[in-house]
Amino acid sequence: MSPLSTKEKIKLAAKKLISELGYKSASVRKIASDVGIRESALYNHYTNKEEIFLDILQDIFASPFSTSTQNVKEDALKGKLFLHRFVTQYKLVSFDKESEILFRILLLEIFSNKGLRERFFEDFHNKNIKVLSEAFFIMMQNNLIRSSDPMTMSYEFISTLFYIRFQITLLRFDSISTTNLSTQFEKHVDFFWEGIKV
Amino acid sequence: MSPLSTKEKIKLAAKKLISELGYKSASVRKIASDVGIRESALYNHYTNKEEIFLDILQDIFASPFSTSTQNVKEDALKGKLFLHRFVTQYKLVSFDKESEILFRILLLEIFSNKGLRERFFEDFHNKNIKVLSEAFFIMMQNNLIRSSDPMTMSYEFISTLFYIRFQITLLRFDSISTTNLSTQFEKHVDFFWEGIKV
DNA sequence: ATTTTATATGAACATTTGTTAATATAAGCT
DNA sequence: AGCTTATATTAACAAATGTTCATATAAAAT
Repeated sequence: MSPLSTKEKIKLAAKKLISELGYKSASVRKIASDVGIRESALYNHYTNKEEIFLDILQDIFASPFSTSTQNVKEDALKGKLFLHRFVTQYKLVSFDKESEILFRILLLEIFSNKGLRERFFEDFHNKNIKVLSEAFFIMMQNNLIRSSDPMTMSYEFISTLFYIRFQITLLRFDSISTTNLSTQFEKHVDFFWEGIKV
Repeated sequence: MSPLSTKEKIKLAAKKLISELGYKSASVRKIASDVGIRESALYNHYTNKEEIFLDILQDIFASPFSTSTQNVKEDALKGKLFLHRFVTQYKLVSFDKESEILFRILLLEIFSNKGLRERFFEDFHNKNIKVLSEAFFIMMQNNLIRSSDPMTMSYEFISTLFYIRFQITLLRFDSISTTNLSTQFEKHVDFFWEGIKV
């Protein structure tokens, strides 16, 4: 691992501070101090505070899901296994330290930033709904699951994932154990599958 | 309706501003200005800014669910109707203007306030899980639904409600129509019931 | 009517904030 | 070597913040 450039250090420190205090309270001085430089030196790397935030925003939506959305058509035929894989991917992201910080920033700033709201619906919701709907549709065609509206089914499926992730994010912020919630992911797949399998 | 006292006006203005800007950005001056007084006058009613916030916090957890948690033992026997009633109550709160504002404050400040986090788990999660678990348990005993872990079932049930409410809160912040999400509540009951009914 | 009490104002305060300017220092290039 | 460029520091700024104090004003109590 190559040593971080000052700009990268700034971004890293800003991420951490914003995820703990929010954008407004994560002052330029605190960020610079964490990096080990003065506030003024920071302006050699970013033109202003907002630009640091915009840089961080890009990371939030740098999808770690890209690989899992490939062969839906084939994988969907595997029924429950498909759901299991999808959830495993979701779980992995939920427990990833970096993703956790970015998710917290998303939650913290979602009401202060319209673009954030729009991208939440697009990247966190619609994208998942699309993949899942396609999979559920195929499962229905192949009589693996009961017939129902694929969109509704997808909505039901991801809502629980979001809720678990939300709770994980809260608990980890207080360093509270999340082992219960970890198993909740598997319970979700089991319970859900029992309810839709034919 | 009796005219509001200055203290009540301050609380009201603070609620609105905090729910839109967050605690940090909702300055004492903005609050006072909205009320129509100077900042200094505000301190005749509250000793400091935090006290206003603490006053508002109490409203967040002034449960509007208290009535619905009464005759669970009887109502649970009605099966799907029980769930429908539960969701109707939840839906009512989700679309209530005052509750919407308070819920937004909860989401905005949940990472800045440990007490808020704890009470979220207690009032928004555990309390619901408890009522639902009891109901599902009774439904299982009476063979209305398939046998499963009542806690898991409850978790699955409320997670979707939370997700819908979260999305409603986001959309209404931008004055975007929520009719789709309104029907999502009913779809949830229908879909869920199909998956658990025996 | 006079005194007391509650609530308003205006001005000021000490901090904290984002940002900039002048200047020093160290690294890279010719 | 000297010159250029990148990046650091110190100092200062204007604006915004929470809060306080002396004082005015209007309502309530005697």
